[in-house]
Amino acid sequence: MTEMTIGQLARESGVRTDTIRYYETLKLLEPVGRTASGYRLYDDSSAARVAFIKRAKSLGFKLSEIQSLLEMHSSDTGTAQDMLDLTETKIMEAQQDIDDLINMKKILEKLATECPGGDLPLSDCPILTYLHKNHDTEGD
Amino acid sequence: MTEMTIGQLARESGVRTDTIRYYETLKLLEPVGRTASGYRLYDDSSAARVAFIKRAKSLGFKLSEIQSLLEMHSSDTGTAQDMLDLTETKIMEAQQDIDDLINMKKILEKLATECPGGDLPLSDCPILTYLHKNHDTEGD
DNA sequence: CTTGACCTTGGAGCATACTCCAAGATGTAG
DNA sequence: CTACATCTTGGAGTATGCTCCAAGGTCAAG
Repeated sequence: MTEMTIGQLARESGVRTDTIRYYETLKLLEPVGRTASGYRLYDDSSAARVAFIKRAKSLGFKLSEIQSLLEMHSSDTGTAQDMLDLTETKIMEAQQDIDDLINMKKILEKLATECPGGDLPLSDCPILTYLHKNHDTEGD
Repeated sequence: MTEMTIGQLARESGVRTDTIRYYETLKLLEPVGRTASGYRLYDDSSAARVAFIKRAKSLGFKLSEIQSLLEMHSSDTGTAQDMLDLTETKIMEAQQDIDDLINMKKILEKLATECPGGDLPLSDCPILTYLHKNHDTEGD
């Protein structure tokens, strides 16, 4: 059973039919054909393609980037170096995001340890105080 | 000079006038008044409010959450415990995001070390191979 | 032939946080 | 008076990735 309709592909791939059609509008995935009545037809390569997209997404690639990956791959343009460059850019972006989040989390944790909690009024919570502080008013 | 127009507040706060009007639609910030001709008027408390929003945003709070914070603060509903709970939720969310990113980055790094780079064809890059792998086809 | 599951298209809606635009009123400097 | 900057409103557009809907055609079972 190589040929399948969009619903079957969706079930097999763990995505929705809407998502598959959406990917089609982004040129990520084309049906391998159509039935006489116009139903889209897919095959195992389509399922592999959806799996590719899901995996790339889990690595943090955007759909637009995945489109480039797929194009690079199918048209055989680009070298291993190109792929390596893309990957290293992703790594750096991830690191930046991680750093930002860690920073954010540190501040939140510090504030949390300073907050007494309980039934005390909000004014006893340093978090709101922190948010109200004038610490980026220039020339201070 | 306590009173200012939207443009002055924007310059002072480092945001755009559009952003200030947008915050107004979200009930994050109201002008303290209007001129006879309808111009919005703000004062130092407005600037403090924008600063509050910017700081909360930098801690990862969404605008909708900031709206709750501001409401809680102004109506004096809620306790220090409420704020602490919100903060701890944020901390956990941040940690989850960090974990996800670290995971992602690890895989990318592993793939990057295995990619030879250079002028070699894409087929020599394990990254695309990884993306094409069948490792989540069921029953394997 | 009817029912129900599945398919088609095109377009709208959601969540997030803006950003830009048009048309027109207002304010200020010379 | 003439520029020019700034203000007003309402609505559309951007980016991201879907998700849902309506109206209608198709297909298999009984």
